Amino acid sequence: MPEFRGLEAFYWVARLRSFRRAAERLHLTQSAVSQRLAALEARLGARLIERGARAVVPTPAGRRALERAEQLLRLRAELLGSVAGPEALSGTLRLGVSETIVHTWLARFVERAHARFPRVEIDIEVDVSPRLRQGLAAGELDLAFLLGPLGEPRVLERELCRYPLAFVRSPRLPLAGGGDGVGDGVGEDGTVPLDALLRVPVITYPRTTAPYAQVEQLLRRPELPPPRIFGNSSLSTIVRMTLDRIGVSVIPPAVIRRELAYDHLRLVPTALRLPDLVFTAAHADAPDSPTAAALSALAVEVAAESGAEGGDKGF
Amino acid sequence: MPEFRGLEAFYWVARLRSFRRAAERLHLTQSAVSQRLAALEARLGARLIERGARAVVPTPAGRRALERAEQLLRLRAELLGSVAGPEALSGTLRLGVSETIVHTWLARFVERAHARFPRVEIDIEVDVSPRLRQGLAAGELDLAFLLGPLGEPRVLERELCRYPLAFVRSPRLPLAGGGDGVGDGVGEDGTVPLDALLRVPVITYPRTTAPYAQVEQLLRRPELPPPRIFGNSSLSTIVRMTLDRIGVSVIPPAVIRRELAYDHLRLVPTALRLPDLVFTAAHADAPDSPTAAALSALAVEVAAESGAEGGDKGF
DNA sequence: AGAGGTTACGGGCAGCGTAAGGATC
DNA sequence: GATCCTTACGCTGCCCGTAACCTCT
Repeated sequence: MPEFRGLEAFYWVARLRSFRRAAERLHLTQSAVSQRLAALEARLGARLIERGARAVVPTPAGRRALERAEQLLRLRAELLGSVAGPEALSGTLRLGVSETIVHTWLARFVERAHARFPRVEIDIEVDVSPRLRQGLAAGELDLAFLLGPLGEPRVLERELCRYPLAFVRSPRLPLAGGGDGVGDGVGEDGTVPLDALLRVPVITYPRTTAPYAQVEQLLRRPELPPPRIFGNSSLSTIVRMTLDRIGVSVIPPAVIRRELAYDHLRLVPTALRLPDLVFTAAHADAPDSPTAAALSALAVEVAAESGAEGGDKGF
Repeated sequence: MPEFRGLEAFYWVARLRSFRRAAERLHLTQSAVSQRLAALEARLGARLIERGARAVVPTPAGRRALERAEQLLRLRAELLGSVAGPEALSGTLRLGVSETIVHTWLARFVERAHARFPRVEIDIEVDVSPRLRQGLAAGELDLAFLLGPLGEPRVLERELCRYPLAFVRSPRLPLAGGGDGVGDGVGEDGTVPLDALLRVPVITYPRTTAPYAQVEQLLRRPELPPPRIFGNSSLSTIVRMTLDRIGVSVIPPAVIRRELAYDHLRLVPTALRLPDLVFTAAHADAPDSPTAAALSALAVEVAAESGAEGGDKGF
């Protein structure tokens, strides 16, 4: 009688259409996956996966089996969820995190996760959201906290937190406005006008991301000189550059609470508005892996708590 | 993550309310079942079975888990059935057989079973139907061919064959009738009357079985002397005793085709009618064990083939 | 040549059976 | 004392990883 091992291998090979990726997903070597599947096929006396050049695809029998296999894995996860304590979740979870989250509540999340699920190891990979999205799709990540929403099929998403974006500058960076000599570029209404912001570089998230596009759209006006936007994939570097007065940055105030408190950085008052950054926890809607679902739920909790203190500061 | 091993152990312990019986069902030692369940509980971090004195019963968590476990086992069996070849069925099946079947088509069945399911071993236990029924209920037998129908819940039954019962005698056993000296006790209408049959012992199935009761009910008349009925649990012995002219026997002609052909035994023409013996294949409606279901279906085939030659001989 | 799957081989450990150890009637 | 489950222990065999091999582009 077949055991779950073989079914898991079969399911992921069939779904990812690759032994190699299935092996990564299962934290195994390619060889082990091959052996598991071979053993399953031997037991069933039927070939389930057609291995051709450029084609790893289920046979007709494999397609029939795939439905059942998915149900089986899902049912096992349900059983685990319905009767098991948090101790039951074990293994390694590959978590992809947007750097913004690193600077806000990731540490608290890791701490809480370890406390509640002591048998789960977390491998953290920090990257920009588009790459996290790819990793998720390729099955190289089990869970990701990234800029959402993705709106993809086969992916379960939960909203984590919303961060307003703000213009930030060093107190020692002068913003020469069109008006008098207040020295801060502040106009009559107490806000910094657009043309003052266009005189300095704007530092923000890298070119591949949504915020970059939004910033560009906001600042580029036909009648005004084009903005100079520095995209940077490292949030720490953006902060460093802002402290060094390279320019004004567009980031969520939540990530620089300390610098704001010590007045190393200040929010630039402006009428310009950018959409909030919405972060979501996303994981593949996999029939197994209750771990990803559980940690996703935990992340929602942690983000809500942290959001209360860090979310709507400023303005 | 739990494997099927543990779920199987849990399911059968919960259902049979006994580690010992679950072990028998799974062809394991009691110790192994205990270990499997302990491992499962450890993985889940929850106790599933309450081991009390005189009470092996699922905990609340166990009850929740039991539904899923049953679904899982059933689904696995379905998967096996939907994609696997006959080679896939393997293991040992404990088959209980009524002796009547032994004398008709059991040999053919075993042969066919071995040919179609080469990896299935069959342990045959011959006994009377009531005891087979017990064995089935206790989980000591996986499949039984017995006098049906049982009409029990949790048991799947298929009709196999119907055998008419007949009175049988040795040609050398005189049946003195009430009439003249034909010497065979045959009356004017060519049948042997009841009172002639009551002068000799009647040999048939043992006291605990349905046919015995039916024979007794048929022969016992207030106005006539009570019948002498010899119940015997060995069909071979019944035949032997009939050949030895101990009396007339009531058995299906199908089991003595050879003796009838050689005129070692003859059917007694009589107006008395007994209900047919209906044999069924019965197996527990277990969520696992597709083997029992497959062999049950095979038995229906074999019985149908054999029934054509042996079923409606006589009269 | 290199990417991807299979096969060969050795080692670690899961899980089995035997047997001894409670617990409860 | 008998029955039933648990625990201890040694051993077998499964299954994984390493590495060599095969095949196709």
